[in-house]
Amino acid sequence: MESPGPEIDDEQAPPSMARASLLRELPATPRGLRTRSALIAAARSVFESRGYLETKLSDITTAAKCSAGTFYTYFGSKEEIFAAVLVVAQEDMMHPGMPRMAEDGDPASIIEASNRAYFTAYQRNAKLMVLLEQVANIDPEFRELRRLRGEAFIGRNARSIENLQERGLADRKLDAMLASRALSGMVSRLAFGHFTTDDELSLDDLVEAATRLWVNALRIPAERV
Amino acid sequence: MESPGPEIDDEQAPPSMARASLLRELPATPRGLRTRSALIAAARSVFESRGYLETKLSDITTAAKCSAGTFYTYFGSKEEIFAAVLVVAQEDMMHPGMPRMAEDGDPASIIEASNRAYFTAYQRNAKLMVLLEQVANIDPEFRELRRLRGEAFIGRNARSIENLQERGLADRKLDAMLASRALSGMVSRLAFGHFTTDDELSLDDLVEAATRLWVNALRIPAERV
Amino acid sequence: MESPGPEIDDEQAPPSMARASLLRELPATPRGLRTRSALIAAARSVFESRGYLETKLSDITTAAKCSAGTFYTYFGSKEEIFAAVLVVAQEDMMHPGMPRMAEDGDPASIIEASNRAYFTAYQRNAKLMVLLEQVANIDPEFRELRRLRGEAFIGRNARSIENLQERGLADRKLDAMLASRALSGMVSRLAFGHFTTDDELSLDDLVEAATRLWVNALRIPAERV
Amino acid sequence: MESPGPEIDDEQAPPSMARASLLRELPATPRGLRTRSALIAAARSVFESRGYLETKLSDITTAAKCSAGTFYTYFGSKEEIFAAVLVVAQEDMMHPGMPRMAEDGDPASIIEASNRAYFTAYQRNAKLMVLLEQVANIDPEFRELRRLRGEAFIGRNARSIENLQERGLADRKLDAMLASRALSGMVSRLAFGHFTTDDELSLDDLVEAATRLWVNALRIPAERV
DNA sequence: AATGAATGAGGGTTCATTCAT
DNA sequence: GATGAATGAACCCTCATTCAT
Repeated sequence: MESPGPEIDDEQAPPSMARASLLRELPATPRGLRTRSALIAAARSVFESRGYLETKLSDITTAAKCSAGTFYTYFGSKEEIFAAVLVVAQEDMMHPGMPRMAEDGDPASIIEASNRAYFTAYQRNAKLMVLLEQVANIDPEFRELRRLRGEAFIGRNARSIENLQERGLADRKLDAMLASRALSGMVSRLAFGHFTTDDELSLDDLVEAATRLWVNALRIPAERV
Repeated sequence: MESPGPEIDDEQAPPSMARASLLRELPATPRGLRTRSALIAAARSVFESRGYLETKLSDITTAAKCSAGTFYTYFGSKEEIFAAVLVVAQEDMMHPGMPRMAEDGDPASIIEASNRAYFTAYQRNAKLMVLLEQVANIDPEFRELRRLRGEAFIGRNARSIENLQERGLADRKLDAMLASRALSGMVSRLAFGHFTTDDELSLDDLVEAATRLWVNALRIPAERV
Repeated sequence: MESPGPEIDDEQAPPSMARASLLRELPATPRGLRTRSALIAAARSVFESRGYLETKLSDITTAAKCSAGTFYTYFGSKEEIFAAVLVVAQEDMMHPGMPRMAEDGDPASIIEASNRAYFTAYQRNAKLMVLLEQVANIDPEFRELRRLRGEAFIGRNARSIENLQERGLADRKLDAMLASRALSGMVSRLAFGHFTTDDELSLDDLVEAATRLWVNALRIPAERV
Repeated sequence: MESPGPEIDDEQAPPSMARASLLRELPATPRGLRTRSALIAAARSVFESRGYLETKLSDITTAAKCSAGTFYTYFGSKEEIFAAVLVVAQEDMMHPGMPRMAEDGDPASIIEASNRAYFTAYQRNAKLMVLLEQVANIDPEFRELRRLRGEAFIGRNARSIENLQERGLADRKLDAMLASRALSGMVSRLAFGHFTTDDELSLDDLVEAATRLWVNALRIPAERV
């Protein structure tokens, strides 16, 4: 459950996220790379279906069709392979393939596009997000990871809000950072709830509501036609 | 991380929350009652300091100064005693000692008072909330519990929003339920973040920002003097 | 292979030897004490027949007819139970049941009696001594233990040599401590060798030779008749 | 901890010592020879710093900068390479570069020179001796090796003692073999203790003490001037 | 000759749960 | 009611050894 909002994209995030798993260097041979990948794919699949805690290393090696020992050739623990799963997933998470919005466009449209991108990316990785939520509440290292991811989003959204405030397009009584924290959290939470429960709402409805609340909250004036 | 917002108080919640632990009836003797209480108090303390997963039953019995066998006289498992801990804590959680607001007061003031009450109650039970968050992401039974608690808040806030809409005091383009879900989540998230990290903000700042965003988001008109 | 020699008996040794295993307190119930004793007895037996390294914890629990878990109720590791085995054995090791020699007897007779007592005690615990030798060369904690035991013997023998020197009954050109170290080592080594290999010598021959060498080495004058 | 004493040098030892590792013939190519040597050097270094048991084959191959598979081209096991390490080291151990003593010299001088040579050789290989001690207490094959080395020393010293007895220069009441066993053990033990602990004694002191005790023990008469 | 990935038997360890006292 | 010893399934992890490349 990281913090979302307008202007999702982040070239700086990967390093911070990758940290945890870059400890081991990649295997030297193609064969090794294949095995490693198989393990990561198997791990993701097992994690997603069983949950993090319920997953035994033997579940992963069985799914990857390799022995227990092989696991330790590439990873030192369940945490380590989970970090690797996240690293592999993160590119997609952070670069949701959204066409970059014109910066000078109508603020409400930008916000809407950002929210849509966020929800869409979330959807593609919903199970993983739930997992991250689980693990972040268990393991301090991943708690920090979640925090950093959130801060990245919040920071960017805060700058965007500040920008609107400077242009007289947003409520100047709001503290940009705090507002960003609140609204980013709102959207992130909406997404988590939506993909976590059997929600009958459409994505469009969600995006629309989130956007309207966001726009209202900042007191962004309606587009003058 | 349940959903908060205006009008916090709930007479219906206890039954649903209690379910899990009402399986066993209370001990007949005073001595038994004392032991049971000691176990619950010990459990809360240990859970809060070690976390749910790290807590071994032996940690609890040690802290409660009783034997392993005695634990099973009163509880069947870690989940069961955790539920009991929540039951004991919930009265305070749900009745944050807030003087009931005049229903006909200024909407912004009501919202502010509600938010303040929410943050205050959260503060008193912050560690437990973090625990619940942890456990809810692990155990489906507690996930359901969290959901129910959230729904209670969200439902009440939704009714409040609807009421404002009917009176022409809130943006009618918003779906009341969805808006409540979003804004309640926003506040709940803010609280979780605040008490979870080393936040330098004052509670007053938090309450003010949350209130302003909530009021703005609903497009509640400024008080006419 | 500790250092031996005349005047074997030691009221101070147990504390130092016990250290390693007094970490855990003894079980509260008779049943617990019985189980603990059974484990120690089983451990000694298995250690002696399989050797320290080859002994698996499961060998011990099997021999003691208890489960793996029970082992950990009393001991935290193989080292810990080995220390306990030594503690149980040490009383016999240190108090070889030797009738205390008249201090004013003929020096050569005292030395002979001491040596005989040493060899006899060694014989009763030969397998354990071999084990200690094995473990001391593996684990620094037991290396230290062996050293301390040796120092106790050497110290006492050194005092005895000094006493003889002062009475003009031993070569004054010898450094008492160094001589004690050498001669105690000589006897200890002889014992180790004797009980370790298939030695055809009789104990009497050993005692006689050790004594003669010891007496000669110190230049103790022959008894005047 | 082999048995030492006067008259150290031994043309017969190598065959017996080498046995264990002569199983494999040397590699045919120069490259192979180099790799093999690198492995042996690496093994000695790792054994000495980590100890025998703690040394993993991978430690050795890493230190030798070769792969796990390569190890098996030259050695079949840890024991085998340890034997090879000993073979490489033994020449120095057995031929301590001592100028051969005149056989007809003063007995005490010969003994002193021998002891000095022994301690000096021990010093150069102290770590290896400690290792051998460790391994001999673990592995029967190396126990036998240690015994054979010891017997060689003891045998020679026994012959020397016999010779002195025949010439009326040593106590005839002593069994030459037993006395040699005892005194050789004494010196070996002294050396082990000295290089194993932080001993403040000088080598000279050690040599002098050992010699004086040895001479006294045999009742070798003082040099007539 | 060298590589390094893959193997898997085998051991240690934990801890919720039971039950005789 | 209380005790605490006993249980044993379940899982993690290591590392010597093999083998295809």
